[in-house]
Amino acid sequence: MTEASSTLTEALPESGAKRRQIRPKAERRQQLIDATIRCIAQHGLSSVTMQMVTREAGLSVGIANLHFQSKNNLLNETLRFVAEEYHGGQIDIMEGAETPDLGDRLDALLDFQLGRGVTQRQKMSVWFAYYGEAGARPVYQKIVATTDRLAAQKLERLFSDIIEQGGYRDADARELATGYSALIDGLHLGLLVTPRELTKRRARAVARDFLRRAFPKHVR
Amino acid sequence: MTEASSTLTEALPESGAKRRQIRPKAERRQQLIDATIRCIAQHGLSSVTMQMVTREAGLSVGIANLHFQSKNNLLNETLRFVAEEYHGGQIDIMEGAETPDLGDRLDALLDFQLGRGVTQRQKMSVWFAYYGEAGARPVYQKIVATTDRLAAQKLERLFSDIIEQGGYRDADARELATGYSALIDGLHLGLLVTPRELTKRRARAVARDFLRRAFPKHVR
DNA sequence: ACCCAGAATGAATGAATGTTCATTCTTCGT
DNA sequence: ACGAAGAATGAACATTCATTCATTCTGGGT
Repeated sequence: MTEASSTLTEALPESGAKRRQIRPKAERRQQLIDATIRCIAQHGLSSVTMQMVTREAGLSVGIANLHFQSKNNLLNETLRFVAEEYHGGQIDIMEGAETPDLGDRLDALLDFQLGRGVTQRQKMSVWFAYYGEAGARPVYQKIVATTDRLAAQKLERLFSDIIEQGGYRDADARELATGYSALIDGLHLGLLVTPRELTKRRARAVARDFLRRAFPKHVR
Repeated sequence: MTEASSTLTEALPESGAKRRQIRPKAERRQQLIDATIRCIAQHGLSSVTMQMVTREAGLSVGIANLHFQSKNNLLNETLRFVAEEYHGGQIDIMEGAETPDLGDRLDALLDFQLGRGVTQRQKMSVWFAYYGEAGARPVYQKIVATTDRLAAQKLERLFSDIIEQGGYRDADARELATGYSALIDGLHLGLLVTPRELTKRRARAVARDFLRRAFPKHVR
């Protein structure tokens, strides 16, 4: 409970106790970002208010402006956190020193992208909430673009290695990487908007099918 | 200029003239929906205000509430319009009585989904603006789900016909349809958020590549 | 030519929200 | 034990926005 990492499950009623606590800046920042993620997932980006976020975090409104200066800044930092977490996770897997077999690495990547539990759904909500506004807000585009480009390069490199290893004909790494990324994004969207139609299980199968058609020797 | 269909390019300064005009209800509604689309594309869903929309439409604020009762309702109807236009267009092509060759029909579908000019970009913005909020607003899910399901069925049917005609092995129409839809959504997202990285040309190539791998005899 | 149903207007209203800051409280070094 | 640095609080303020409605205006029917 004292760790600074994101738990996304707190906001307990604090059992009546209201004793004011002083904590380091980094911890409060993370606490507020986590609360923001929960609020966006539950109420939608456009409905999020500072009162809502700080109540969710179990803190006062003043503290948010103390650590983030403004609501806009808090939202920007929240997006940055989610983007880095998601892309960072992918990159770790793709570099994957601990997984020498390239097929296994694809599996691990797919697991990361379409696996996980409820938490993942919250992150997805945040992801697309910002995407929805990105067309009108260059700031968001910039925040995502940085990490996004790096992840895209790593994926292209992984595909490139696989193509070479498998001796696949008619396979362009760049094109396939773009397609696979888009497919994953689209599946996330489906899981979010029409969870009834698209189960996580089926989303996995679809993504795996894409990989199987491209790299039949590596994906079963 | 008198047609009721969406132009999305009006909002002229009206050349100084401010004469009040009385027009039928349906026309005003469309005028306001078009203005809403432009506003969402330019400023983002969360920044749209009634003043903004009505100014863009060259009308007064009262008129919006007269025809739509509330801002929420206006936003709902705008989503419904965009959803029906997009899905309707797809469905028309897929039923495609005037295009007997199934390969050509695939081409036409792809052209519709990734073609068009600036207008299309505005629609995309709107599309994802709502998707971003859909996780928190069942209303949006419901509006989209209706037309979405129908389009999905038609696509599955088209793929099914193609599979039969081509005698493709290891091809599941349902799975491929889900994958193709997700891919297109993901490409739209890429075009919207990182237009620098993903050109429309490349998006087309990626989508075509997907179809070519699935239906090599039909797509060149 | 005239009238009136109802379309259109926009100033006024009240509710909601981001931000500020005077004040209170906690902790840590001495 | 004590005091100061600064973390935390939340009532107050200013602004923005959706909604209302008294009033004005338009155009078709008689």
